[in-house]
Amino acid sequence: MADEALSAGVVARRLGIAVTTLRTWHQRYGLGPSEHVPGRHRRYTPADLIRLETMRRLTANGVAPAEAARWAVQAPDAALPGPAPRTEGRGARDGGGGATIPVGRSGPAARGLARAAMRLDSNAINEVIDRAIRTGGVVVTWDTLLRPVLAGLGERHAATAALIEVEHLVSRCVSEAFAAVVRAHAPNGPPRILLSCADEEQHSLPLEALGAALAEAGIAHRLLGARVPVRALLGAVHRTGPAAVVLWSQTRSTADPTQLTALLAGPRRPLLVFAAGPGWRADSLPAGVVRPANLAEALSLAAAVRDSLDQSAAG
Amino acid sequence: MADEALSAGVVARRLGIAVTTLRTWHQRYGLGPSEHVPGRHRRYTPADLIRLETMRRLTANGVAPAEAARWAVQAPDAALPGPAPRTEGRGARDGGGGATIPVGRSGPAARGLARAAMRLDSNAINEVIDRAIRTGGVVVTWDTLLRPVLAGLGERHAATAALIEVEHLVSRCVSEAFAAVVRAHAPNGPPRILLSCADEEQHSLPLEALGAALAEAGIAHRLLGARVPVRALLGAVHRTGPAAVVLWSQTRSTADPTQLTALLAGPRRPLLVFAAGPGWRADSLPAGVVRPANLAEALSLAAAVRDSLDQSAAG
DNA sequence: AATTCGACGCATGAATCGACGCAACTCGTA
DNA sequence: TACGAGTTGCGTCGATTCATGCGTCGAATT
Repeated sequence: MADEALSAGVVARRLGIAVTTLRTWHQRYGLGPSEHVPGRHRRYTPADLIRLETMRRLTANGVAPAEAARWAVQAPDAALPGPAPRTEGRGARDGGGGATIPVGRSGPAARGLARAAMRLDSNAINEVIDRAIRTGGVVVTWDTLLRPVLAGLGERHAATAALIEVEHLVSRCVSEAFAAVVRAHAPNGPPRILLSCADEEQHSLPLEALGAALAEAGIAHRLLGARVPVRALLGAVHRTGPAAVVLWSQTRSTADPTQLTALLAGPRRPLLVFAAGPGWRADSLPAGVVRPANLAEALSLAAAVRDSLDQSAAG
Repeated sequence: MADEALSAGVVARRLGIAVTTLRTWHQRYGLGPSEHVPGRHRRYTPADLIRLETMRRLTANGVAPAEAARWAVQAPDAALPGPAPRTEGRGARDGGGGATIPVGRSGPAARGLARAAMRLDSNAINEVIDRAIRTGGVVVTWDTLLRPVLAGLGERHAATAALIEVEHLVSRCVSEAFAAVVRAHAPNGPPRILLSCADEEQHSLPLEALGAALAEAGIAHRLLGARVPVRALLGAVHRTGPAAVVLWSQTRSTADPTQLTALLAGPRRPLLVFAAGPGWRADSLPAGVVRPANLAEALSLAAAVRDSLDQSAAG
């Protein structure tokens, strides 16, 4: 019983791919059981499994399947290539197939992330995200990796009414990755920036990205969750007295300018109010509200707030 | 002491299978009398009988014989999908009830956590939670610290329609803490346990607690998020073929037994299906569903699943 | 004398095989 | 911007291979 003879189905399930894909990999790339008589069932040895795991890991990191297979065949235990798989000018075609997530030309990492997500492989997802954040930082990772994948996922999900579980899993992984960033970077000083979703707004990931970026920049913040009613927001502002408030609205339906007005009119009025997110309409914003265009801009604006506070606090 | 040595024929008749099948099970799966000299007659002890009964029950429920045998050999007395799930001692717990559970006498840590939550001080919240998990483990922390606080918070929030932001913040912190636990403990082996919320169910924190506890015990798992439609759940099961599925339902309205039935009837039927959470009603569960009473029980059951199936080579 | 043993073989249903094709994605080119 | 070419994962179909429960047979056990 020590000689495990794993069947195709078992292996496929373990890798999170379809049985047919296993067969395809075998006949297209030669990536199959070391001993296999045509017509007979395939029996995967542990060594074969390792090879397949390598294949999985490489594709999860954005390597084109054909290349990954070539690699896996001759160097089963190979680690990942260089620090950042910068693919530029390479002619290696890499398309997607089957039920995938469209990521466009967002780089190999996005493709790998999409692939790992389709397999519900949270470990691979975490690995990709962590690596990206470690090498490129939060802002770049958000703009070039996470947002494209999440957008593609949402689009596909809206169209197909499927992949909901994939979307949730990825969201959770992203959220966790950002949380890890916040935890890793020690928060110095009291949080003077409050991040909050608009009322009824349930997408909090962009705010979490901003939070992680702030933490990365050494700026402490406070992040309320999704669906924050106006009353709760005002209460939080009143009790914590933040210098700046960022209010996120993903869709137009949650972008009620009244919330912003209430913020500006309430007691302990924050120095600065940001209306972030694509939901807000520029022409309907009350005066005194800043509308950052993207994550980087929001980050720099927030940093400016922090700096100005430091100066004023010097007295 | 009444160590009845049952003969093969008697055992076969009692189990309702052929004598030859008994012999086959012995030589094919090693599922036979603990002591047996080749050529001599087999004598089955009560312990052996229990093992065989397990085997029969599992196969009767559609589990593949080879896997069932593996389970029966090393986890003979584990709780199993029985025809009449009469395991129920009345609601000794249930977090979604109506009992008044303010933080009350849940220990000083709970009080401190509640205070930090009121201040929206995520750093302090994290600190308290992390310390608790580090000293007492996930299960204890959940039962004695987090659940009381969350329950009290939810109750007050339901009554006052306020403190929503506090609840969200605490939830996020708890979620992050669990995620950190999962990340810290390296996942060994492929995840064979799938955790998922029932359709429409939006409380995923208890499942995350289970996931963290599993990770703490070195058991890999896969956690889908909240609000998983039945179709998505079935798709995930089909694609990943988990050994066990835990379906969480917090309130009665989300506890549709149809979901469980679909799980058991679908292709790639999981070996074990758990109906977890206070939403489920014991008398409405389909046969073959296990209903763990609390986090600790769910953990031990899941651990049993892992043990019975884990003999794979480490990657 | 009644069972049981070990070995062999058979019938059947599940799993897999090989081949084919589809759909979706990316990229180069017009 | 649109369109064709190349990739790739996976669903489907008829045939085949495997796994599994059990019957049969001569010899041994109880």
